Amino acid sequence: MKVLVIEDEQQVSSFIKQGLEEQSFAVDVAFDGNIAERLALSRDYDVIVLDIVIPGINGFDLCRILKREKPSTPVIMLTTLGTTSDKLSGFDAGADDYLLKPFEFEELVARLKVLVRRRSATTDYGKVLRFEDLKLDLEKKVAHRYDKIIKLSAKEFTLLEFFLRNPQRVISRSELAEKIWDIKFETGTNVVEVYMNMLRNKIDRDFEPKLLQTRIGMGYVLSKDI
Amino acid sequence: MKVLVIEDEQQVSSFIKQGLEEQSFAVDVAFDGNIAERLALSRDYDVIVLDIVIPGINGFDLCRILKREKPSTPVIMLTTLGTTSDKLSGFDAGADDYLLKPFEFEELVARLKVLVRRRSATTDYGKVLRFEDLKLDLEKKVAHRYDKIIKLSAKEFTLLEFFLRNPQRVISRSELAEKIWDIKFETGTNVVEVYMNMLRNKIDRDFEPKLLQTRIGMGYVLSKDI
DNA sequence: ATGGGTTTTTGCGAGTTTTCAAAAACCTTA
DNA sequence: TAAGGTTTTTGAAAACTCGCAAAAACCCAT
Repeated sequence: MKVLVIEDEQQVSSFIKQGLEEQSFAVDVAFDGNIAERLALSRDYDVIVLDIVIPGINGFDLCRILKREKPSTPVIMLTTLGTTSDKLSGFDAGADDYLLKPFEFEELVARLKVLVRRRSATTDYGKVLRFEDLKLDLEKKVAHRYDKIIKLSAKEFTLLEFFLRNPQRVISRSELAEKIWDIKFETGTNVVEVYMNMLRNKIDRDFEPKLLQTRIGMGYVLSKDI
Repeated sequence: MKVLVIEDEQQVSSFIKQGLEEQSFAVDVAFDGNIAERLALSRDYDVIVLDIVIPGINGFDLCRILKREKPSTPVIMLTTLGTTSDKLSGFDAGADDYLLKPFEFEELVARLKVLVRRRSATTDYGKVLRFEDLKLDLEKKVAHRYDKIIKLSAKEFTLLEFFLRNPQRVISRSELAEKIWDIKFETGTNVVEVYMNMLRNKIDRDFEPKLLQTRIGMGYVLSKDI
């Protein structure tokens, strides 16, 4: 869960950052409006926490910009001003929620979660297969490992999907040849080996633990170790 | 815009009802939990205002029920209790916002509007589908990108609409052929490619980022990158 | 019927993916 | 540790997929 905190008061921002990280949010902090704008537009945050009073640009204006460029990223406004009219202009600028300083940290977290929950309810994640930290998104047709996006070719995808649907089971070359390549009888081919190699390069090469194991004389398994 | 107000204090409920009606909301009021439940489940409200302390059933429990039955109808909680932990249990029960009594009427209206706006941004309430800076006006039958108006032919329109209703999902040629052209079995045609090409010329050619991606061997996706 | 726009077909070049085949690396057992 | 069998890696050829332009067919309003 990625959060961008836009706040110039060191004390407040580090308080928030630390607290959110303990809740295992990934937090970026921006101290002024221009940096914030660049960050917000170049990356995809799940939610943005925005103080109204920041250097560089007015918080309301920044909010408007963010909402124009990324309407689906929720913004929660933060401020010391507290009259209703201030809240209203925050909402007018497109903010999704509003929090008055000083606030209780738990309330911030609760409101963040509501905003994120709301969004992910609509995005409605398609089917995803998992094994350890490896994920395969069947709709987007991409794999993830440690949040790194891994593109796969069609055959690689089919092969990996098969393994993810048969975790911990040793699968023989001939079964793979049959199920993935539709090779019904023994030809002299080594496609399976070649593709296992390509898959490993994408999925295991740069990561630990290795997930695709060889069982000599038997086949391959999707498994952590031995 | 239909609002259900669940509140047993006559004074408060009629204050809200009158105020909201002046803002041209259509307001129903329920004085106890059971009536509220029946009303809420039998009609479609745009937003529900729910007092925690009501006769008949606990407000938190009612909130949970409402959220289970109609998860997309936003609920805003109202209460005199004001500690953070109360707010948290409200959010846990699935509330989308929280307001402490006594509140300023303008703030209630502002928060209601935000909740409704948020929903209509996600539900295909209005007649506009969006993805990034691409918009498709279902009534005027035109697309926009960076405020440039793009005219589409009927087939192009249908095709783009399908993508906008399935963002981030890789869609195979055969699915497109079936859903858009009603081609049920494999003919040797390449209409899909040709139309993707035409769509791209209108929608992606002169803009960044490109939104229509090819996944060789799999299909096409409406997506920013990768 | 004519003409403008839309939809579909045709066909080929460009770029990727997939396969093949041979060499290198690796295991296992004697 | 040497030999034989397995597995991995590599590079290049073959097969395939996709993009694109242009032409043909179609549709509809005039």
